[in-house]
Amino acid sequence: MTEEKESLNFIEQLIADDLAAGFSPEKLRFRFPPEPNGYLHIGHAASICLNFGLGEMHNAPVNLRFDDTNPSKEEQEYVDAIKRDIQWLGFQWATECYSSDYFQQLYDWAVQLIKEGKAYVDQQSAEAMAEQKGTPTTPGVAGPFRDRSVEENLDLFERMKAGEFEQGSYVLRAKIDMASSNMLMRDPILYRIVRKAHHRTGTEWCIYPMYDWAHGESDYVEQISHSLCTLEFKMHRELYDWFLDQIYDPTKLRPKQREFARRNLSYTVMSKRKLLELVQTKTVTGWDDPRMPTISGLRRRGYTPESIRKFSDVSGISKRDSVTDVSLLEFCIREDLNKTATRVMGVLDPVKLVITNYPAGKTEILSAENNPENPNSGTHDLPFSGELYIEREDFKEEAGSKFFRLTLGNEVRLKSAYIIKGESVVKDAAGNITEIHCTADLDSRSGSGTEASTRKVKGTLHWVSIQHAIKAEVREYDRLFLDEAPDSHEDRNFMEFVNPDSLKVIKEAYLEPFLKDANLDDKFQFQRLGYFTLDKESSSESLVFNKTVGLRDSWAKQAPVAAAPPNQPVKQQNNAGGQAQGQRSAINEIQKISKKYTNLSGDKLAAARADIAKLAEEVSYEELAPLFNTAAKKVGTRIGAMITLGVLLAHGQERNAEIDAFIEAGLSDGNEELVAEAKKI
RNA sequence: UGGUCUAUGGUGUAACUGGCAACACGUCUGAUUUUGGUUCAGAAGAGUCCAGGUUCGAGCCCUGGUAGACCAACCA
Repeated sequence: MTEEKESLNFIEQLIADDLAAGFSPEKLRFRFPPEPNGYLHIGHAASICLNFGLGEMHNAPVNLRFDDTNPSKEEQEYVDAIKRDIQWLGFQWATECYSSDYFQQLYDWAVQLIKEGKAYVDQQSAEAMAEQKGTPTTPGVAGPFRDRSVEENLDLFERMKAGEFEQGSYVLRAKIDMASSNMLMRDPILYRIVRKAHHRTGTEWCIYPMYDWAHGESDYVEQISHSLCTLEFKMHRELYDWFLDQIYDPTKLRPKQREFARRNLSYTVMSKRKLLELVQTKTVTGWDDPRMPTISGLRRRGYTPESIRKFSDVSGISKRDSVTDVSLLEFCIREDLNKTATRVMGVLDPVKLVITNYPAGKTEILSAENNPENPNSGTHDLPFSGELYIEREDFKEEAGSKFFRLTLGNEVRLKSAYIIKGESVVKDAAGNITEIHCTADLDSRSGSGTEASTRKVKGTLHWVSIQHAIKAEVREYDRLFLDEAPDSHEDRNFMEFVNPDSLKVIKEAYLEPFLKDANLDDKFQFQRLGYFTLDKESSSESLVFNKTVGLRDSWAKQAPVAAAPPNQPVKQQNNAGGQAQGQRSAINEIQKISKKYTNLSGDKLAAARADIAKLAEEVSYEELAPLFNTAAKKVGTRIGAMITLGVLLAHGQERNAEIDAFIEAGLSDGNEELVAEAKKI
């Protein structure tokens, strides 16, 4: 077999290049560095899988380092949750580290910087310092304390550490370059005073290092070879390197920072701040609410570690901002659960079904397959009787030929049981169906081996026996937000897009008795409905199931009227008419539409032409003229230019040699559309 | 008005030194099916942001644009 070449992502490629250039493989070392100020989410999973995946790939250690340099936001609860989530995902870190372990070393290095005249104590207000910092387009200026003597700086810094000053009164700054084009290099702060107990060091320290000062140096202490972070830290790399330069010992390994794009998921938000807001406003019940994109939320919802790792794997790593559609995540969990979940039956919206020719009071125990995907999974007992519940949605008195379910006069199979035929209905005064009466083909029992048992009928329904069914609460979840990218709107707060119907609780669902003994981590497929798992609030007296995800449903797509979910999210219109992208110039929009012009026909062609003509109103001759030179093979663009030209001429644009030449060329072109447009002029 | 980065089907990623634009999801057919699930077979969908240039040949190299993201917390 030829070896399948797995393409490497750009980080893996970078490491391969380093190795090829002579970097010793045993020096490879990675780290995952969360701040313990919130729960891990699916975006962190990408980083976890990247770092630990690299570790597995190269047999290199991966540290878990808590970036705990800001006691005002961090808590032990989060440390514990983070550890639990990483382990649950199936990864094991080499060493559990804390930035706070390095506070003394960081302090000593800071003193060294002061002695070398590379750091100074500043006592201005934050506003004053911001003022001096300038803006991205204007350079900053030096503050009044920038040239304090080394002795004075040393004294002040020591007193900061000793707790002589109030929070916010003094900071230690690096002396770099107030005119740098990189704002971060304009004398960044190294230390500030925070009067709050730290979850590990208590009140031992009252000065705390800033991220930039702590992070690279911590990587250096741990001898991390490749320090991977998200794109927003790109600008910090220059500072990261500058700090390393100050303390670097050439006999040691020098860490490298590289950046990759954050992973966004559609219909949710992914920043700890926003997730925290959802928790604090009680929009959700907690960090592990099954609607949350947190690892703990997904776990409670029924996602498996395998599915999340698969998702990270299949999503890939790159450097461009993107929003991955949830359908990919859903694919990953369905793929996993299809192979492993035990098949059972449960009725969420029951209607009573009576089998009139089944002996009254009779009960039999049938056998149900645990998982058709796995022949070794065995069977379980399934009680049957003459009075059942079926899904209300599975019956219609009369329906078209595309409806495969129960109707009056039609046959369907009850899964793992008999073939039945609808005979009549009983209704209440309001006309609602209260009972469906039918007859069974008593020879057709599944697995009985009779000829009738293998008869083919069009539909199969799930059901439960009323006298044997157990009751349970079932929670169904819809997406938390109605907008694809709720936090991408400059003028609107993401909370405005919260889906008011994201949770649907069914207080009394009827399940087959087999489910009575379900355990917390068991995964089930309620046949024809979806995948379900026990919620942590469940008890043996009152069972609670969470719906993880529905089955793919091609019927719901065909019959949107009958089966549409309550919240059909409206996908944003893809700037069809060029209106959505207000920023894009008309001529650019015309080019975009024109490009595909030759692929269109009929109505679409006419619509495209109309769009171009409309946009052309806003185009000047100066903008259009360059397009006359468009390569001959790019017919679409030439047609678009021709249409635009027609509009311009109609508005009084005078003809000239350039225009005549373009029309001339158009008339003699091989493309009929182009010729037609040229003729119109 | 600055700096840095990014741009490939609807979505997410590939394409090694310039050589037939590939994979997965999604969508649509058809077959199989005691789950309208699964599985299997197939289809549609890209002129690689735009315009030039170099080259026998450009998604990739060069020039000039455009759009988006990030950067002025005593957050990370």
